[in-house]
Amino acid sequence: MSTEAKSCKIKEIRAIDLDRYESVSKILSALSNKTRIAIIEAAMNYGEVCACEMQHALGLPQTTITTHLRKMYDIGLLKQREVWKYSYYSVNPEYERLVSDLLDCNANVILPSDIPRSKNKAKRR
Amino acid sequence: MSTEAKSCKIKEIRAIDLDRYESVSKILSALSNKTRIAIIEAAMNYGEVCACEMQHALGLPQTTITTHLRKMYDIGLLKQREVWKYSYYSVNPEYERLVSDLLDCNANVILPSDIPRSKNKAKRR
DNA sequence: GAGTCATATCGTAATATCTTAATATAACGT
DNA sequence: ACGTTATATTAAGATATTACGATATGACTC
Repeated sequence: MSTEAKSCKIKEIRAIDLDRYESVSKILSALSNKTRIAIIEAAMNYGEVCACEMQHALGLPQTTITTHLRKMYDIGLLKQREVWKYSYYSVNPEYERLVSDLLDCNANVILPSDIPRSKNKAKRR
Repeated sequence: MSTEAKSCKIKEIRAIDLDRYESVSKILSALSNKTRIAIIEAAMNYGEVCACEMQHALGLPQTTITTHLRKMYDIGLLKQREVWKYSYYSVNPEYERLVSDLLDCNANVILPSDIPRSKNKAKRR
């Protein structure tokens, strides 16, 4: 009937190199875990956190906490300061802004998890 | 020798409820994948993207693209507009700001992947 | 009605991540 | 020297995610 909307703008979008997103995806992976978000928020709020503190605050075994801290340290999200037998971790300055932006939107985020979102074109057989 | 730095501020950090971070972690999970970041960036740049366009731009099979689109749609990150046989996806307005903030930091992010970061206190046996 | 196109769902194999016990280490107090 | 404390590493099972072939649908064209 109409001449418009009969085709998508196929190939108008030029080839995208996925490797461009390697680093962001790594950072976001590190941040896509409840426990790690909790740790990183505490690190932001308190300036730095000690591994043993997070153990108490989160009620998780020591190895679990250390593993998460290590993961964030490995990709450079956290930096480490060792004093006596304690290990203090803080958010690496270069990521402070990103992290704080992310945490800010925590309150705003409302997941439409209850809203049924299945308008299947292809019905199951 | 010194009286300072002999203890961490144990238990000063009060108990943290991990469920608080359920929604953010879901959003971040949806964003922690190269392909999905590529799709969402294209959706931001072009206003909306058609599934078949992303297929061409990314050079990935149709099912792969659809699966990723569906995932982002399911958690509410993308909204869908169906015209004829085409399916256009765009970033849900409520997430536009967050997404654009995240994409902004893509350029800035430099992963210290090459820097050796193993200062193991506990050496392997 | 057969063929095509864009899209969606299912099933599954490969891969990655999470959690945690077992274990190790370094530094301290006794 | 032994016990304790804080932390780190390794290993392994459980669980989740990813990529994608096979397949189905709906709407068009011929």
